[in-house]
Amino acid sequence: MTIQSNILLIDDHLVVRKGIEIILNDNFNNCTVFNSEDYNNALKILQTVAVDLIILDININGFEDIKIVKTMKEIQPNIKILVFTSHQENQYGIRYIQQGANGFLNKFCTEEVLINAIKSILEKGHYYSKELQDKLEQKINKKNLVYTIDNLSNREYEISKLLVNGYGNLEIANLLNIQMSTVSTYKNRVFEKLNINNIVALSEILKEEN
Amino acid sequence: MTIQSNILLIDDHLVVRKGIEIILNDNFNNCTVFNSEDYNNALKILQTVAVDLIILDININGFEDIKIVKTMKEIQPNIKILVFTSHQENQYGIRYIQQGANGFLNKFCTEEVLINAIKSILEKGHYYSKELQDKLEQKINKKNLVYTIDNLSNREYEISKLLVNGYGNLEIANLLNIQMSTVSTYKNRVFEKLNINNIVALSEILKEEN
DNA sequence: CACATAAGTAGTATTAATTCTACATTTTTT
DNA sequence: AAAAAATGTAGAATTAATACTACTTATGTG
Repeated sequence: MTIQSNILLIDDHLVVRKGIEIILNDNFNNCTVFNSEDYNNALKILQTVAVDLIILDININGFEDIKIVKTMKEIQPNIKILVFTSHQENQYGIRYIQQGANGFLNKFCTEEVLINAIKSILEKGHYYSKELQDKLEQKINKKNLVYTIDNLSNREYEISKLLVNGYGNLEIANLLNIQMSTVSTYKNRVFEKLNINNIVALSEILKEEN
Repeated sequence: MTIQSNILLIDDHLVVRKGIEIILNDNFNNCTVFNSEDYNNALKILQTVAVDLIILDININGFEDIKIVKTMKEIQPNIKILVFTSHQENQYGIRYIQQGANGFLNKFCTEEVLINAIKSILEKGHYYSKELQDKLEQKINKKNLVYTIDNLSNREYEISKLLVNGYGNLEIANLLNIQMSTVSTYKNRVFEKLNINNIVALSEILKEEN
């Protein structure tokens, strides 16, 4: 980092902010660090200070607001955003990138990876991990694979609802007068469409979309 | 802290370890900080260094081992353990205290609260938040005859959490090195205790108690 | 319209989950 | 301290769920 940079840390855990800060101070000698434990305060800071990079935790006090990326870019269009979270990226990464984030990094990363990501974003404008790049390519080639219940057929949806209500495959088969293996086929298709692999996840998706 | 203390940090996120370390260094001038990103390494450290206090994250790489507290106390019986986690304490706190932990603190805490907790443990031997104290009292009075997770044994609880995380019986059996039929037995007992009959309901109960 | 893809459905073989019984340890209660 | 209840654990037999393949009937698209 040759020029002076302003970096804004947003994380609800003090210890995480402190940890990132010390890593920044150890590795960059031309940066000023701001920090915020929530989005509101972060937005205020953005309105008064020109920030180069935001290191953003996407789960503040148990809530996630995917639109925060857009909101921030509206205030400062040229700002770079590195999503830094303890979620696995394959579950969330793409969505944030699509919203305008410039990189996605897991908190399990090493110090080296963190500073590389930061350098990459400040210099090249983005940081994509190998996995994320693969996903992005897939996405481009395969049009729109957004995982929502909108992609479920009526029958798939019907069966999904029975599943999250605690019915077993056999019970569902009897209720609907179809074979259990048929139920199983639906279950698999639903899981594939939603990119999940268990019923608890399904129940969460169905609840969300209410 | 008037005398020299050795403090061991256990957390899978580098940034958290760094953050705690800087807070310790800023506030105590007589402590040596060790740290580990997993339990195995932590146990090794415990076998070679006399540690006064452990600051323990209880969810390492997605897994939780409630018995780690006991295991550590077996190696160094006089060691103090502060459980420091991003989980809400009412869900987990009591359980860890019962296993021998000396305090429970949420990562959302302020710097002041953190250092108070540490001081309290080092000086008085324990740190209980108001909520935790209330819970402990309730527990003693045994007004606890409803269907709640408090009635689950440690093992039952452990398995419940794996279940709601989408693991199958067989996977759990392998993870814990027990038979699948044993997992099934637990599952049944948990369902009976909670008066439910499926995993989605279980997931709701576990979440509710946040 | 033709061709590709999605939707609805099963059969069979395999694998996973459950049931039911049982037993040794802990823990709690009386 | 003895008795009772709760915990942690399996084996075997049974039942349920899944994988994989496949076929028919929509539905959508160039």
